[in-house]
Amino acid sequence: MIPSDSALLHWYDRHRRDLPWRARPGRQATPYHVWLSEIMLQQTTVATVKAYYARFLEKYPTVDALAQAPRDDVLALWAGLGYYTRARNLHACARLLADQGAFPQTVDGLRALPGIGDYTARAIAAIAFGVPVIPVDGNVERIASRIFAIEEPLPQSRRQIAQRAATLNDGAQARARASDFAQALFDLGATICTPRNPACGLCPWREACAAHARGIAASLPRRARKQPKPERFGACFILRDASGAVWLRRRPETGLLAGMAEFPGTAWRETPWRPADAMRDAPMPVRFRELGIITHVFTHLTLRLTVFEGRTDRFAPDMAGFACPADNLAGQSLPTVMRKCLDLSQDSATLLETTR
DNA sequence: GATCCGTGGTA
DNA sequence: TTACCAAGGAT
Repeated sequence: MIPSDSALLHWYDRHRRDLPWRARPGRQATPYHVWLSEIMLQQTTVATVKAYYARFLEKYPTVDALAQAPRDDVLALWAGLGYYTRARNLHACARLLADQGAFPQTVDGLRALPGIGDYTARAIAAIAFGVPVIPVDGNVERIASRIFAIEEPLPQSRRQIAQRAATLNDGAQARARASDFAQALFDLGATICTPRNPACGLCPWREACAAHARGIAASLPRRARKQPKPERFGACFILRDASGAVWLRRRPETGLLAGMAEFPGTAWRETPWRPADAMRDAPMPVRFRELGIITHVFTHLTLRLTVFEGRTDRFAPDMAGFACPADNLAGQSLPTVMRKCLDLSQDSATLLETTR
């Protein structure tokens, strides 16, 4: 049995999620809203994105407003959301779009823009412009792997899944309502065809689902075993002057946490640091107090940072980095791992809560 | 194709 | 607690 496009659309008309970046039923979404939300939603949950989306839209209501903003302001507003290359590409893309005057309306045109890959190009084309394509994200991969009972594990099965998924919108209804159809797939994946405990009893495609027929829906898609994350150790120093200002430095423009702010500290290595050794990398030779150890899990490594705190009357003139006034920490592009360090220091934690 | 790139929620 | 995973992209 072939999954019915009209059955899915009928379900969508009754159960669609109301999301800030979506148009009202029957209306066309604003391309800027679609683009901004799609970039934020890359590997990021709807619940997390909502607050950031609202802040961005308030500060940058249009593509032009975003294009004219300083890059560091955009990075600071993005801080905490992760995958910071997205913010840099978002800004670069806004400047291109401001020059071009409008969004490309084809998959290929969108695909050529920074930060927009195969998935996002299709998502914007379908949602904002009604192009009859299927954006294949994690939801669609899951749905397709179940509908067609594809048992080969990801990521090897990715190509096969994409090919089968592309047949889902063969119907006339799906092509006429390409925007709704794409979002219907997202909503189906988010609320019915979920990774764990799928609600097959409520699914509009239940009768067409090969995995459900075999009783293996919940076990799909299968995934190859993941490698264990390596562990890294480091130390960092929260140094304040008499005014309460904190010393920060900028990370390199490439690699992990590219271009973000951080507390000065040691390199991250495979073995723990003895405090006496770590202290040689302190920004100034003042007395530091150990606050504790924070653990932060990145995509591909687990980092354990020993956090030290110290005071000085005034910062030395030859230190690399910059002083951040005590009341401006929230305005910095501090990634979450550094905010965790800050949270060990009571004064700063209170300060952050009032501004963020 | 494999690896690198964040973070928060959940079972 | 560990492990998974969420509207992926760039190299």
